[in-house]
Amino acid sequence: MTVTSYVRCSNCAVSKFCLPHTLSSEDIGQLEGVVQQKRVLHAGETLYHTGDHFEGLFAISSGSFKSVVIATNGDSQITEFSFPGEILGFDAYHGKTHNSFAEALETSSVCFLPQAQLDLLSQKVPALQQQLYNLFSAEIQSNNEFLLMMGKRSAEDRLAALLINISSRYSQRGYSATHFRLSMSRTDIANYLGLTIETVSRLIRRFQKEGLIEVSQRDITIIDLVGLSELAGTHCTYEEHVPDASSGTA
Amino acid sequence: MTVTSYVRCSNCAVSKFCLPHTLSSEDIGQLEGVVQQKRVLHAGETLYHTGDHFEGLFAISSGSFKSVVIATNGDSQITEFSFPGEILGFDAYHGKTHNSFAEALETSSVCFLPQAQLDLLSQKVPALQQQLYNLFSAEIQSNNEFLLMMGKRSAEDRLAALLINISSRYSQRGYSATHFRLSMSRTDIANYLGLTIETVSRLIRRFQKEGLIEVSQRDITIIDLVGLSELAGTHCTYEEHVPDASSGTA
DNA sequence: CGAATAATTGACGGGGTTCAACTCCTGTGG
DNA sequence: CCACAGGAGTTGAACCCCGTCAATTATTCG
Repeated sequence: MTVTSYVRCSNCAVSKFCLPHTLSSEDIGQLEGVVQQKRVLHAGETLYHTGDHFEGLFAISSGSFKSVVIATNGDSQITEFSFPGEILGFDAYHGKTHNSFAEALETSSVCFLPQAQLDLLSQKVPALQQQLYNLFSAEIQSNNEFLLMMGKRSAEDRLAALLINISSRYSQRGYSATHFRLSMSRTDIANYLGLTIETVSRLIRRFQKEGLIEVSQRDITIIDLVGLSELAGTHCTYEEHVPDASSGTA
Repeated sequence: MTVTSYVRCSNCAVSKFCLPHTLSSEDIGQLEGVVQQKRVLHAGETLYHTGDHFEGLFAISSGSFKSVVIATNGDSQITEFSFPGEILGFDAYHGKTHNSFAEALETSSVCFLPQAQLDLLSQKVPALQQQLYNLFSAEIQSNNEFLLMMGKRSAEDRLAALLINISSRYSQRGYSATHFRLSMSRTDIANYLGLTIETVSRLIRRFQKEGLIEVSQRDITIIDLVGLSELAGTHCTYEEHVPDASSGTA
């Protein structure tokens, strides 16, 4: 676990998805005084465990994570996959104890935002308080949309929606929307979507047969972005232009 | 729609579930200056619609609500049922537009908390800022637990968990934990749990046959609280003592 | 290379949906 | 008071998506 003491939000590639997004450069300067360290985790290492005392939030600067809640009977549910610029730990602000754990899916690095100092600073800087409210709120909103998926959509729809969601998040961060490497296992995908590995495996196969995607292990190439989006039923937000619908399937 | 201009949080029966909970009486005094009006809605009336501009939060002072998100293909998902003391509108803080709608399930009243004034006050009063963070966070946490249910538990478990959840919330508010009247229809319950009406109806019947509950229309009497809790798999939080397990089913 | 884990594929069964008919409430108007 | 309409809820029968169980293949790692 490597520690670097200096953090410069102003230089960070993903600051526009992160806390600094709506802040002035002056405010960012103050925030940089609060962000204490950058930590590197390797695949499988956990950022915090269930039951850990809540000390502050983590901002992902590279890599990806899964957040997992565990039921009293032992079974677990991945509640979200997180990418650079996104914040981990919001669910623990209340209660002061983490009720989920966060695990790195690949080599990843995070910035640590101590709660006490963050609270103090957000008391002084309205824009920061606002941005914290915004991020909290966005988390609730995306959670609601996910609930809709889990409650109403078929296995096929859910997998399509996940692929489109990941694609769009990579795209927003400047990577290809149509070719990427999944950082999570089939098991993780199945757990997240409330399905079994077998079902996920069969669906991936079917998507290939139908010419929607090309798959080699965890490498995904989306062939028919429009077709997949229609299955997903979500209007994804891509940075660049949305491909025209002329080649869309029925 | 009736409007009363004076709101006294200090006298409110549900303040301990609401924003004032952790505030000093002095801070509550300031909060009362922000809470502008009390509105009464009848069953079926909506507090806000999808797409409405976000103006502020609503605190439920009596009655109950459902929050509903709508997919682009038209189908909808109830994301939560809300009771007195709970806050509505958190999901819209980000984006400034409601992406869900809230509908009264029975005659209900709400207090309105204008965002602009709430932001200003929370900037001055640390305890209020903290409490807002807490409520945001609690919302995310309960959302995560609900996701676990939707992803991993059977129809039977989900219905049991809902009944236990409602029972415990009534109990916390000083009502009977074992006898209450559901304010939501079977259709609402089914939608919330990601099931069909028929399944819910059959399960209710089965619970009756098994001696877990007694049902007459929307009147519920829980006969075997322990047995139902075991099905639900959740450790519910009751105000008073938890009934001893000696009469529990296997 | 061999063990262990991850992923695929097939056969089968069941929990829950779908479709359909029926009953029960509730309100309304003659 | 009753008739009637209409929504809400119940019940039954058939189907099917997806989970379960099991065997096989691929991949990673010591």
